[in-house]
Amino acid sequence: MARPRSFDRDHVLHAAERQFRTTGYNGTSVDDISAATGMGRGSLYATFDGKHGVLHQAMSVYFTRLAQGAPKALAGPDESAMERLHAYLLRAVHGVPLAADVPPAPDRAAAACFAAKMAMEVGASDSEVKRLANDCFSVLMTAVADCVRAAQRNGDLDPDADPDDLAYLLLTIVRGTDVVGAYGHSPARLTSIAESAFALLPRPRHR
Amino acid sequence: MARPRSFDRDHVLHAAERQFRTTGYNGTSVDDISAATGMGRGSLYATFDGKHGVLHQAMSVYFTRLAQGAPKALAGPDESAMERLHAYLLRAVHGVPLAADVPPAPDRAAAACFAAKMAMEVGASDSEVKRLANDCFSVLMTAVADCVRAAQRNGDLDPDADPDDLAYLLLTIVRGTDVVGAYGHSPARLTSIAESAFALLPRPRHR
DNA sequence: CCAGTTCTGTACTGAGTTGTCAAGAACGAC
DNA sequence: GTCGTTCTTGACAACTCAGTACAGAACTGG
Repeated sequence: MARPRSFDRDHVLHAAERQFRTTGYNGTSVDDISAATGMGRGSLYATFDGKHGVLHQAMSVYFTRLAQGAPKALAGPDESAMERLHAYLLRAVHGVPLAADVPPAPDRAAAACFAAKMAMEVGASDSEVKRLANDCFSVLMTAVADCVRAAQRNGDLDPDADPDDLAYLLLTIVRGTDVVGAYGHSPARLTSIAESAFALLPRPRHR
Repeated sequence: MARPRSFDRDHVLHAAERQFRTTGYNGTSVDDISAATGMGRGSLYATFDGKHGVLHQAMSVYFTRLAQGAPKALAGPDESAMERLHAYLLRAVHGVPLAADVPPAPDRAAAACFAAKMAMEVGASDSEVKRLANDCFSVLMTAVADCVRAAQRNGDLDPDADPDDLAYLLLTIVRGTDVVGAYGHSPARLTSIAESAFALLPRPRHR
């Protein structure tokens, strides 16, 4: 018995994420968010409690998307675990996160992991951002480590290697790819890096 | 026959760099820079042409420092090339750049490569920043690749591996370490990542 | 059709920011 | 000591921004 919302929450937060990605947190004003989302200032404040709130909630839905997409993309039969790891590394080149419904980024600089980018910019002064970014990292960690274990079970990776250590390293490489991509290096170069990383994964000792 | 400057240019730019590191480019006002450097607004504008100029010139001296320090830290006899690569990876954990006179960062978030951090934040909209960051990357690339070649000559690394590819990968890992560090992970964890990376470097085929 | 409730749009305020300007300070030449 | 040049300081005007307040719109139950 009241006026209904005229916007879709997730849609708005997604548009805000795009804006934050391209211009950074401190580089976007509330008016920018307003323009990007089509929401008026008043509604923004009433619904999300200002810039802080928009960022936190945008990161929260980003996390949810990751939490759904990452396991789906990296889980599967042991036989194809290596292929999935390979695909994950290559996908990082174009900055496409693991979630399916994320549109390709307009330019490479905005392609980096949203959580990582925000953590780099304001994580030091906003502990909530740091926490949310860490949650994103954890979700990916678990999915990648599980995939590594699957590859080990299938005899594609050295069973003596610590799967968690390997997963950490792989994620570090993926995050590093974001940075190198921000320098403006070509996708071909980034692909080459990803392939090198994949090639160096420890294979089982020659029987 | 005129009033002499009362400040040291490099000293000022170094203080500005520290400020940009901790609060980001868009997160620091000209007054912040003024307070951090001890220079008045007027002098800042007259000398550096505002925030843009301060950032560009601060990055420029950062580049100079890197261009001097990186070859020094990574060059040397072939016999100890592997040790130097190892040390380089471990040093990345604490975010200490290759230059000697850079003080240890106050917190890990500010420890990341200055050039990389600025490129991530404003590289998309400021091509000069992108260019300067790329120069920094190139200098490191050359130094690391040379060190890889030295290790190959000494028989510590697989001579069939492409030294440039390997150097790109190593730098990607170092940059990724910066990001993972920004999440708040412990130095122990970062050290573990660096050690894993070092352990995976391709050794020569068993003779 | 009306009343009640919730949402939306806009105008406003106070704080913070940028870039400029003019007056004064420090020095060397003469 | 005086003058000209260059640097420094502090103040100032224009602007932007975050956050708030209020009036009106949209909708539903009765």
